[in-house]
Amino acid sequence: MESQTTKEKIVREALRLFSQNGFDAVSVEQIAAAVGIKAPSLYKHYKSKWAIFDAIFDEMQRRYDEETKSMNLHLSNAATDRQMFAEMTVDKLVEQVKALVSYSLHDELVSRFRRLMTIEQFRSEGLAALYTERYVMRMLEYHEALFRGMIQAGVLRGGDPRSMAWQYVSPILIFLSLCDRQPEKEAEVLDEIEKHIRQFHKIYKEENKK
Amino acid sequence: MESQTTKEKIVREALRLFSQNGFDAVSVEQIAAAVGIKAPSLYKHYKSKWAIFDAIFDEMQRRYDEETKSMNLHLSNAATDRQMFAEMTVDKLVEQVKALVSYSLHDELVSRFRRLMTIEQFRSEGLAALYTERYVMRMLEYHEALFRGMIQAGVLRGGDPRSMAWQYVSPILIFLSLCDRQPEKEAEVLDEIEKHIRQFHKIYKEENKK
DNA sequence: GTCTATATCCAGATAGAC
DNA sequence: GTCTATCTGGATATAGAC
Repeated sequence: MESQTTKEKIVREALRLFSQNGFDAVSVEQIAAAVGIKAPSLYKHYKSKWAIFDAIFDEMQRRYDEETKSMNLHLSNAATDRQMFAEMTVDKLVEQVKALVSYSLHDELVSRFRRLMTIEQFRSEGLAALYTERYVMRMLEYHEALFRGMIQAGVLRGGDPRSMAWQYVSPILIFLSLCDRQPEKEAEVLDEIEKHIRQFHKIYKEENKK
Repeated sequence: MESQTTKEKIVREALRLFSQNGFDAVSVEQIAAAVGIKAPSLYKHYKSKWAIFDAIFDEMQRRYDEETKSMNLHLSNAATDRQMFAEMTVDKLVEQVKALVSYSLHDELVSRFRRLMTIEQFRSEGLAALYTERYVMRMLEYHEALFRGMIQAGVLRGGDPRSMAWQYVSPILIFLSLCDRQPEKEAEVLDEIEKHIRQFHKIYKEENKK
């Protein structure tokens, strides 16, 4: 792991600070101090405070595109491999969600950026659309495709995969936002989420068909 | 309808402005201009900008307490009147949600205050707890009690009422936050929500018991 | 690329006349 | 209760030496 350049440190520390109280509440001097330089030095790396904000978004967009690529790869592989859907048990779903939630909550950049987006989402229509795309629609559509495959594979009983995806995904999203706000509740609500997934699976698994 | 005092107008306009980009992005001069006075005059009504912020919360707390009182009244009446649970059909649920969502989205104070809370929720543990209580737990617990009553009345099949409440309530909360961000999507997502409720009811109604 | 010194601006808030 | 004039502090950003 090579060490960070000053330019990278600025983005990292700015994200950390912005994700607490938002863009306006943080001064360039605070960012510079966190990096270990004086405010004017910072302007050799970025031409304005807003340029730092933009750089955060550029960096997170790069990561997002990578993840999306591998997610699409995963699903389209699964689509040609019915066996993968057939083997998607409730334990695998629980495991998948725990991995996702754990990553989302504890990855420094991911969780801080989500908080920043939550704070700044109303500033422009572009930010609003970005939020919906990244934190709602992507997860919804991924699970819609997953459940459609599971229905076709005979693992889940028939139904509207989109409504099923809403019912499955929404509690997880609410859980994430709850932990962003109150990290001390993580264990408590994680327990509720496992119950949710098992309840969801119990309700929709093929054996319960009427 | 009596006209507003200047003091009330300040709270109202401050909430409108704060709910766009947050507390820091709004100047006292902007608030004063919206009210139709100069900034220094405003200090005859509130001793600081933060005092205006606090006044918003006091006013909304008052309304919240009133609503909670009538909600509790409603539920405890229902508890002694099994008939009310028995008559809770899917159409009544749809109607109830449409009324709630419509009110939450279009009531000026309610929707603006929710946006403000969304922006400012990370500023203190108190605000975080307030957000969770008002926008998550109250609705969850109300529906948990509702579903428990419906199960006992034989309208819904047995199951964990809390998990059921999470599955029912979360998509509605996600929908609200989506419309706060992108009001133009209201019709589109309202449609998904009705599908969600009908799907939920179909899955849980007593006749589908295996 | 970092620093000190500084320009410039605008915010929150006060004083005091009317 | 409203105004004009003003204070004071802190913010973004620049100039220019090292």
